[in-house]
Amino acid sequence: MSKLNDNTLAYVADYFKALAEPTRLKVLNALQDGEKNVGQLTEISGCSQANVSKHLSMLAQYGLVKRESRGTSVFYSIADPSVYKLCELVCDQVVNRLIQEAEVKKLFMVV
Amino acid sequence: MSKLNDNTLAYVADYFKALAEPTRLKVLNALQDGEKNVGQLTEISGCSQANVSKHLSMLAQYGLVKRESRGTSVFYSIADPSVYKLCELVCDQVVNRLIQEAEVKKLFMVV
DNA sequence: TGACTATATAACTACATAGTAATATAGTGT
DNA sequence: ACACTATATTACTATGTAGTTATATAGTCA
Repeated sequence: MSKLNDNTLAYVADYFKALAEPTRLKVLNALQDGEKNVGQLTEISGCSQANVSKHLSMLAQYGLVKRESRGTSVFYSIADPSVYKLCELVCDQVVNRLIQEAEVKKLFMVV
Repeated sequence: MSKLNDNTLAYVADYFKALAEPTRLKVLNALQDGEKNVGQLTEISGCSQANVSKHLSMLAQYGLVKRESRGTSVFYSIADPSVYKLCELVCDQVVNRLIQEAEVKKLFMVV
């Protein structure tokens, strides 16, 4: 990482930016067990179709999902499953932190 | 990851958001070989002191760095080194993608 | 062709934040 | 107390984007 120039750094930041939104994480999560079309993802995410479509095009632009249209549907799938490793790592961090904070809170709430 | 509720999902997204900015990545990178104070990080990042200070407080808020003031200086250090695993994973993805794109470009540019 | 369905896009509002310049705060040494 | 240094904060501008509504585009079938 220390050898990264500013340009590559910007790419990496963009990749993280693609993951920095709850709805997009939900979509990626939904794709974990295989491709889904926009309609399905709209239902799962609970957002409007237009909104999901925008999120999907952003995910595709940053290279996180692949797009394939078949018939009147467009199917999206994970471009590289290693993205889930990222999410797991972050989940661990976040969960650990939430536990820690809960413990700190407990300390101050004793009686 | 599939068991995450919306609240935790938001935390994870926030964690990624902390990483979704080139200057903050640069700062984290600079902290890889140990703690540094704000002045040092200002110089390394090439940003204004105010700007670096804001980025640092964001990183601290999301739990990526620890803050310790000694004398008139404030030293920041990495809260959990596993953040570098994340960066490596993303770097790999990004580099692979750039290589792929370069190859595609080559295909179209053959004489 | 025309009706129907699925997806994408455009125009818009609201909000978050990166960056700047100026100022406030806090610790140190005189 | 005062000057000095390091860091944080405030007020501001500019930009990006999440979400909405309405509309456009494209494929399918009668």
